[in-house]
Amino acid sequence: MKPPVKTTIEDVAKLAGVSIKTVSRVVNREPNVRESTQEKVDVAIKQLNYKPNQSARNLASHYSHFVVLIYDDPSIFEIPSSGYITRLQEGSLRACRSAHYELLIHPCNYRSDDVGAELTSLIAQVRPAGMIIAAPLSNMPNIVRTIEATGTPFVRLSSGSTTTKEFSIATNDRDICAEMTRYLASLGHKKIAFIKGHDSHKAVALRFSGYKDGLSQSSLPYAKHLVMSGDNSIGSGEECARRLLEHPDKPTAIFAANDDMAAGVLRVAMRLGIDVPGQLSIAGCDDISLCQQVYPTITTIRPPLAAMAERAATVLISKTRSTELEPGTEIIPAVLKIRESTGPAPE
Amino acid sequence: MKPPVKTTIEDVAKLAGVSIKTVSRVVNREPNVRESTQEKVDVAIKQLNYKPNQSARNLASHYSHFVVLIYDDPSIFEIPSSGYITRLQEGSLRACRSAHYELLIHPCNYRSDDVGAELTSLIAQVRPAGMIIAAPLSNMPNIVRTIEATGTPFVRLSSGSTTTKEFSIATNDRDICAEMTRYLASLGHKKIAFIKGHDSHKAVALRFSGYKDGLSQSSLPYAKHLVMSGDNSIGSGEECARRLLEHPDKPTAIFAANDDMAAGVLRVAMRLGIDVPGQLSIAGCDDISLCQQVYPTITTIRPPLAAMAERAATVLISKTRSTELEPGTEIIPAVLKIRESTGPAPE
DNA sequence: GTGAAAGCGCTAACAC
DNA sequence: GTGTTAGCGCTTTCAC
Repeated sequence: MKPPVKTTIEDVAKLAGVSIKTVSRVVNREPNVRESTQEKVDVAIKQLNYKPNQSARNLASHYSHFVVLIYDDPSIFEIPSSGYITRLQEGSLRACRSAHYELLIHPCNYRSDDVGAELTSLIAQVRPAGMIIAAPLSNMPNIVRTIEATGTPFVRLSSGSTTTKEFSIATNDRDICAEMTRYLASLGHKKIAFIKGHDSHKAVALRFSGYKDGLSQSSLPYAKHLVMSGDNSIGSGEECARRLLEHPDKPTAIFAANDDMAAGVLRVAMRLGIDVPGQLSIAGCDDISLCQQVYPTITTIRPPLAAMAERAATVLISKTRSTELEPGTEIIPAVLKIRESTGPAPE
Repeated sequence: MKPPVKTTIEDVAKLAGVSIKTVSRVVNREPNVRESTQEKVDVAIKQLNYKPNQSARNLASHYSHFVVLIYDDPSIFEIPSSGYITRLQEGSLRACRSAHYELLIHPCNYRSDDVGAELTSLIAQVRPAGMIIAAPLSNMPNIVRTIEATGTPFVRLSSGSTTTKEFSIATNDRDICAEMTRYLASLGHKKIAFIKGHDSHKAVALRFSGYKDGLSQSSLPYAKHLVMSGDNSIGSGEECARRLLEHPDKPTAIFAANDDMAAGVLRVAMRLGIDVPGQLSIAGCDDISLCQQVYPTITTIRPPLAAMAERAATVLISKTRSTELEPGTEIIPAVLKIRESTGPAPE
């Protein structure tokens, strides 16, 4: 591959009749450039269609215009339906685009022994301006520490609020689940069941807490037989639903810790000929695309994934070269998506 | 951001007692290095945990270790359900990972005036080792020409086979649709309807041709009243299904040009109380995740998106620095996914 | 405000 | 086989 003929900073300097350093100043919007000089240079840049070579820039400045988004690898294959990754990318890309940064995606398998080596290597080679760490990676100390040790600015994206020394962005998992529960209660439901998810994900515990918060805020008793444990899959949602609906004191509403399980509940209801939401209300969490594709459409909680990622990228980009990120957690609230699967409790 | 202390090629050279050029040779697996020297260097590299700085490498060699995947921007937002992008990324990442390349994703809006400028700028700044152009961008001459003009190696991914001067990877859209039609015919269906999609996508025409091929290969007549035109949406699928099923000579099988429309058909069938597949068989195309999430699961055609992208990335990576890509189209066949929505024709 | 010189860490071209 | 010497195109430092 031959090096395509490219215009360099020198060409611009020559045309504008200034030194390359001045061009560099203009390109980087540094202070101390007379306005008239600035204009001359800008004209030359436009005329030659000059684009600074990133590699040269990185090499000289020890800092690149790349933001890296890392996330758990298998998720992309196992639950392509969820759109989780897609939404994170959407937000990251939005921020990158407007700041003329590029996004590099790097799924990694945290179960593998050498994630650490892989990440250090990535960082050494690319020298990203910053890294966005998506959940569940963001909750793994070894991963976070590894990145921290390289000195690369990073932002953790996590579903629950977490108290740490780093800057992170979270959503109000617990509160919004309480809100969903209160919403169901407000529809007249007295027996609201909850299907817990797999313990591995931190959000799960928070969601269950939110459910309990919501019950007590609605002055509803917590009943053990109305709580089941699934494993986040549709199948487990079906299983739990079947057991809940067989119980003599069966619920009039089922709130599942994720949408896949909610979809499982819906499937069982359909098969048993139970009218949704007439006889049974169903709510989920995550707002996967399926929610809008099934009939009835599923009421759920939409986490602000794109917004979180966008904010993360924006922060990283703006903080580059300047001060460190202040510790703390920024919360971006999730929203209830009321759809067809929830309605007034049956008489 | 301070430059983290990094080990450079010089450190390695010093430790191994050789010149930096020799280290460079070892790192790049160039020939003409004595095995003993090689080992010495490898040991030093390992010991110092040396990682070559990509920026320096790029700058000196005019070529980077980045592969760029470009695709139509809105697709990521409008149809997150399809998993189209996700699958392309999955394949690209697989190839990149094994070759120690990184993947940069760059959705672009082809409707905007300055896609061209955007792409040239991207290329000038990043100097990708290669670019993978996903459909529908891959079918837009202005985009392809722009990239070609920069001299960047690229591979077009397209759904239909296309005769062009460049190297591209396609799938057998037409043939596989014929196969699906023959499959339906083999189940005893005599009246197989087809719902066409939106004309904008090239694949659409090919799929319709495949349907007609399949009919004639099965010695079935082509009937105009069994063909409807949708716009790729669920809604249009419902609309078309309703009209098809109201017709006095209604079909016993409906084959839709994409899964969204097939899902629409399924919805109408459910509402009308038509048993699927007992009274009506339904088939789609694309294998979006919804196909496995609805009941009954939908028979469809799965395009080998990940495989196509993986192959594209592999080709780009291997061809870097060497010969040009030979013109031609490589076909990776799609596969029929027979699921629950298709069955023997009713008596 | 502006410029000259010295690298950033690597590879290319050529010597030996 | 191996080393030497120039750069790649930019930023940094410091002088003016």
